[in-house]
Amino acid sequence: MKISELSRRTGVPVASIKYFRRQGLLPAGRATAATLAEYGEEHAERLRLIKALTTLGGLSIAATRDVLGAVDQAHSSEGALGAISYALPVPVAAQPAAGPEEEAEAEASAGAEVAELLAAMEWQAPGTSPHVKGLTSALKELRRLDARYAPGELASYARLAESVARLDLERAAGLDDPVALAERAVIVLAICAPVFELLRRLAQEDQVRRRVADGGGHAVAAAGAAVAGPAALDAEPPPVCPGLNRDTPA
Amino acid sequence: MKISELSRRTGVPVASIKYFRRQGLLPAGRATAATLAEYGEEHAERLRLIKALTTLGGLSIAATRDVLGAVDQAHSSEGALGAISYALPVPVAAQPAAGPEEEAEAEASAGAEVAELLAAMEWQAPGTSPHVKGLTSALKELRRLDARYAPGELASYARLAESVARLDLERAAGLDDPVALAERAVIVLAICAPVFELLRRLAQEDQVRRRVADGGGHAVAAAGAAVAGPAALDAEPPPVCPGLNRDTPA
DNA sequence: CACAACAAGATACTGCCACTATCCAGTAGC
DNA sequence: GCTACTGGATAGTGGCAGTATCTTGTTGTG
Repeated sequence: MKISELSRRTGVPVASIKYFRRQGLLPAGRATAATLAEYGEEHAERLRLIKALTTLGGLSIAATRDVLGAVDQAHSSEGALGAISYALPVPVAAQPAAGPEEEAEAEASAGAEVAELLAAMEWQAPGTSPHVKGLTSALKELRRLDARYAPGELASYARLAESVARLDLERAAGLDDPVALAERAVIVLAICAPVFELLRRLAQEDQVRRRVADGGGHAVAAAGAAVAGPAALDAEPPPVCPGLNRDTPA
Repeated sequence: MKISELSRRTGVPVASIKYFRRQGLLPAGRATAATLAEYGEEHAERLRLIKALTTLGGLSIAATRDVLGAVDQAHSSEGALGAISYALPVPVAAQPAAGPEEEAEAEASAGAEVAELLAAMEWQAPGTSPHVKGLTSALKELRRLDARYAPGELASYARLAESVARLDLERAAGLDDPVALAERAVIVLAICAPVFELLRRLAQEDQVRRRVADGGGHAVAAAGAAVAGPAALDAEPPPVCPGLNRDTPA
């Protein structure tokens, strides 16, 4: 098919398709002449994946390129899941430290906390893993915010995460074609993570609602009350920090 | 303290502090003269929270403003948790539909799937909840990608999400001051979500590693091999889509 | 009291990113 | 031959998150 039809079938503008091609996200069509190329179903498929990664997964073009590159490795090399997992961006960035010496101290103790967790869970992961690094800096930041996990809390979360991961792996099982597996893995990793986050929020919402219904008095119940009553919807409009003007006046 | 000291103590440039103030994220200091204002510890605290939300939580300035606005509601109104939860951005965007009629069909069946899940879990949530809407559009998108959840799979995830939410709520318990509770809630919701995601990835990494160690042959094991061997680190450099030139040549 | 150093606020500018529009040949098909 | 359309290159747009500059006013030290 020609680019205009590819555009029509996927809903992606022609200019964007060209852009993705330039960025290395989409292979070029099979050229039939100097100014004509033929696109196939695999291009439409790829475009859907690109849109899913960027909009649902929230990935940047560069991250999407890395992830798709890892998917393409599955064609040739034997390993892809690991590369994909490593290519997906970790939602934690390092912070500039306030002071150098307390920074080193925080780094060390957060690192120890992570190592302890890995040992307790019997998880094997190299210290070079971006997930280990990300977890370390996240714990460091929580420490700075004075909201660190209580002893054992992190392990409780880790046990649940392990169950989730088991489900994830089961979803990927049964696929023998490495390419299909790689694409499935991308979807599971990049898109189902937001889904789980939504489930978590829904569950929170439900539980807050229940505590409110049980009767007030408790701080959590009181603080969550807005979600239960009709105020929940009214609460949206005026979220502006009081007493402050803004660049963009409504 | 003056703005320069606030900057020094938090590591945030003066210009950025002014910018946050303009954007309504940070209250103005107490003015002592026409060109002089006094900042307090609460400003430093707020700046830390802002940086945590934007960098770790990945929130935009606008989203941060909404969330902080919800936090500030906790001072006056009784309800905050719900407003905060609703103010946090949902990591799912609606997609432009390919065709109008199949779009409506997908919307309806995804909506039914969500309703069914809510009923099965006995979760109470209004159809207007952004989480319900987000979940619906995420399922719709998965359907488009031909990667929908198998029957019961989503419920399995939901049960785990419920356990996670229970832990979340426990973490918030014990705080009676509504302001402290609101700030804790923001941290739990916005920052601990990435932490859980990291734990999940770590658990996946570990399990893939184990399956590889068990012996190859299985597709998941083979596809994950890269993560176990020394190739895991070598696999990072060449993630470029093959045969493609890019705007930004290395 | 003069004067350097700094503060506050307003405004303008910068760099990055994800597109989007324009332009230029070169077919395709009537 | 003529028009509609194509692929490719290049330049432009709009939003976002800061950053820099400018003006005016204040402090506090010699």
